[in-house]
Amino acid sequence: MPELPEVETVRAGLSKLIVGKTIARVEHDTPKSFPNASADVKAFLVGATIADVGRRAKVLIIDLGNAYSLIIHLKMTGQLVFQSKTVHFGAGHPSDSLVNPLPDTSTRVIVDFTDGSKLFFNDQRKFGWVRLLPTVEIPNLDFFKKVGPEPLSNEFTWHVMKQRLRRRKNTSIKAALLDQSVIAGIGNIYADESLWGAKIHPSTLVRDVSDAKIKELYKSLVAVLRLSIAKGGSSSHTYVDAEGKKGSYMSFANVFRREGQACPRCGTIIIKTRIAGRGTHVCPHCQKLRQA
DNA sequence: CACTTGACCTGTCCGC
DNA sequence: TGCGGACAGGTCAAGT
Repeated sequence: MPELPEVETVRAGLSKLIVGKTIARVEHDTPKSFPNASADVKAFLVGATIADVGRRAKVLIIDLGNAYSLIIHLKMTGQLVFQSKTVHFGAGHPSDSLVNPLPDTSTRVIVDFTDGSKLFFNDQRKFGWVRLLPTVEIPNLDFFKKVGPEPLSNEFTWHVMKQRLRRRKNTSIKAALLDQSVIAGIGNIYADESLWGAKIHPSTLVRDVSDAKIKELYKSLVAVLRLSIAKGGSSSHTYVDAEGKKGSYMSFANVFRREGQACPRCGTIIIKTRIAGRGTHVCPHCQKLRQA
């Protein structure tokens, strides 16, 4: 699913598309996708005007301007797609391929706005969710209490990254990067990409990664996240932005899903293995297990 | 406590 | 073409 760059791309898109719109109606299918969507809760939604669309880690926060917020986690296959009232093209229209008809079988929640536009929360695997909460309670959620710093914030220096990573000792650097309580927003793609950039093998124990290597990893991570946001994130078949469009970062990826291809740096064939319970992509020449 | 593994779901792809 | 199993960009609970 979407990691920080993808969620940030969705946030930026939604911010332009739905801020100022007023909710007319909310529907949902499975309770799992909207666990606290009682009639009472929905009453806080109808009539609310979207004030802001924010993000923390991989979580979207839609501020309803009435002291309540919708918080949304896309998990692996979630999408938030906005459609204006006038989207319907005839058969064979050149834009047809960009606009999938919604709702479809993966649609879990539909928000209707008073101007006829709609926001669809789609999620094939039903891991994702939408919840309504008083805005002041958001920081009290367990996840937000534990989550680490935003890697693109000014406060996130390489010293901060070093301190956070050093909290974990006997685990692999990849597992530490994926741990949201260490640093927020990193997932499988950007863990692999940033480790390749810093020439660190993902299995290396954190205690065996030198400070100098952590500094390289910091630079690599920040660069990769910024590049991906600039490209609209990466896309699998399930990821799209708020307008239903795919991102282009994957064509800039160096190792992720490039097993069997040549490493862009040294030409060695990239391999795929399993580390920290996740599919992991490595250049066996650039990323040696025992390094200073 | 630190760390790893399995479960949550559905769809797709790959080998027999 | 059908079927079984592994796997998919995340996170928790339960296990060692």
